[in-house]
Amino acid sequence: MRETVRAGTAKSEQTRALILETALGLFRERGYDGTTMRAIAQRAGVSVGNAYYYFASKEHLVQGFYDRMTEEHRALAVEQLADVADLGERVRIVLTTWLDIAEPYREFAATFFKNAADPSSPLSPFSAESKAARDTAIEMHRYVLTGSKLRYDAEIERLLPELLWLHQLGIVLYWAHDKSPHAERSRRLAERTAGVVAKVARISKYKVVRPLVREADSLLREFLISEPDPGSPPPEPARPPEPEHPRRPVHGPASSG
Amino acid sequence: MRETVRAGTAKSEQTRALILETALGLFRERGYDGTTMRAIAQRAGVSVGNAYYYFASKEHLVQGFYDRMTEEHRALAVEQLADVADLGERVRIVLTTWLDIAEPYREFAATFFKNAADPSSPLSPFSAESKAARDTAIEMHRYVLTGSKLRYDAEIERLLPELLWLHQLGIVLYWAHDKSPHAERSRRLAERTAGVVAKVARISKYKVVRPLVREADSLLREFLISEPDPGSPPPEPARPPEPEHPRRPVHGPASSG
DNA sequence: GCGGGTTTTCGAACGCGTTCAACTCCTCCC
DNA sequence: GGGAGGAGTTGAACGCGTTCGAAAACCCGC
Repeated sequence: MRETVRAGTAKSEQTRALILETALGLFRERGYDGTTMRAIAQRAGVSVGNAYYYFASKEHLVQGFYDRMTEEHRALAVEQLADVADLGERVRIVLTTWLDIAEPYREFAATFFKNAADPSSPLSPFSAESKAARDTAIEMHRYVLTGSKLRYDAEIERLLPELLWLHQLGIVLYWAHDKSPHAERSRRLAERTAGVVAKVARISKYKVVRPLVREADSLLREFLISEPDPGSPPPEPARPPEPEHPRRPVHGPASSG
Repeated sequence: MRETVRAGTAKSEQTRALILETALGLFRERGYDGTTMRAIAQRAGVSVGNAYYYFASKEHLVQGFYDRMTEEHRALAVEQLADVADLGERVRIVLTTWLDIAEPYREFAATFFKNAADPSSPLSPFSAESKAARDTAIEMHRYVLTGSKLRYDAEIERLLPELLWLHQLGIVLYWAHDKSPHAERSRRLAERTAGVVAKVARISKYKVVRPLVREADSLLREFLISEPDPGSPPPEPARPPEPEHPRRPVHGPASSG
């Protein structure tokens, strides 16, 4: 049996990577719907069945794309965030770099985010499978905040990363619907809402707003993070664990991360 | 040629209705994915081709469901809103009545909202095709506001209906992902956020929050309403017009409205 | 009734994502 | 080196949404 889980056998990992690369290439060339599993298999020189041995569905192939894009975005954003202290500006940078990275995949990504909106899809940003990617994204927003010169108290600081992440989701959603050239409208939306975010953070310390902040924090804890704090036990612990790959296991580990 | 568009011929309209009713019944029984076009056609006693003569796709059949649900919701909400003056309570009622109405269609509706999230889908809440439904929903939220005893100034009053509508979209999105029994979590979320909405409306008149309200209003005008003001013409007029029903026209009008 | 055009209906066929039983290949122990 | 058993691979087959050419039904002026 051995602990071959680490990187799979060399052969296995190679085939898996080959299929993924081929798929991403075709996605770029022909879009998501324009790319058939048969075409992927043919260009990769394998059988369709083999593709399904490594990827449970066509959607799962797309996870590879998503991971890659996320990593590219992180790198570019971190680079541009250096020496920028203003919170609004930092938020703006995170959002616009994302739009830059995503631009070449515009049409494809739109289809992708459609599928991601399916609650039952593993690509959904709220799904268990996406937890790693989600945490990464939230962590990134935490980084945006800690690098800012703006001071705010612990309460809102705890709240903001998740809030910023939700904000980004909103922008992405808008972008997916945006048909303006170069996604100008989305860019403008990102820039303006980035300013609003900073304004909200600034205002949040005023007394009239305080209860609202506390309430928002509590809401996010309960409904977004949903690791219930010890004391309010989860009402339904016995949920079946969503077999991701029902028939046979995928042997190689995730391609990224 | 004649102006038969009004209600189609009696026969035609009858067939269309038959197919739609059959489809909705099957959707309820077996869910969206569990219902095949062949099954719909068979139970309705027509051919698959005939179903496609009246409905351009399986998705289009679902529009009928959506219209009906919206109308049911409106009726129930208006009924329960009578004699309720508190804004938070009124918002809560609108949201929970929606959850009540949607409950029987839980599994089906989730798949439905997946498709609705597709930017290119006519079911998208932001699409041109959905404008009527969208306006109706926003109008309903305006009604929620005017019936409330809470006083707020013109600025926020103009803003709130759209904001409430977005709020509802958020709840629906959460609900689509919610797997808790009877959608309890969504219910709780609706109840709590309803309170937050009222709180926000109450706070909005304070001086520190004022600029934020103005900014939010401006944002909604620009990015949500999005009738581009004359002067900035649509930059890419030559996009192929997305033939909704490429082969032949649908003769009957929409089933509702 | 009759001929024409239009509207409505049909069902075989297409291409798709996905599944499955069968096969080959590899590895490792005796 | 033999063979047992898992890992890797195959391609035909399934059921689906959708399309299409053609036929039937209908309508209406003659």
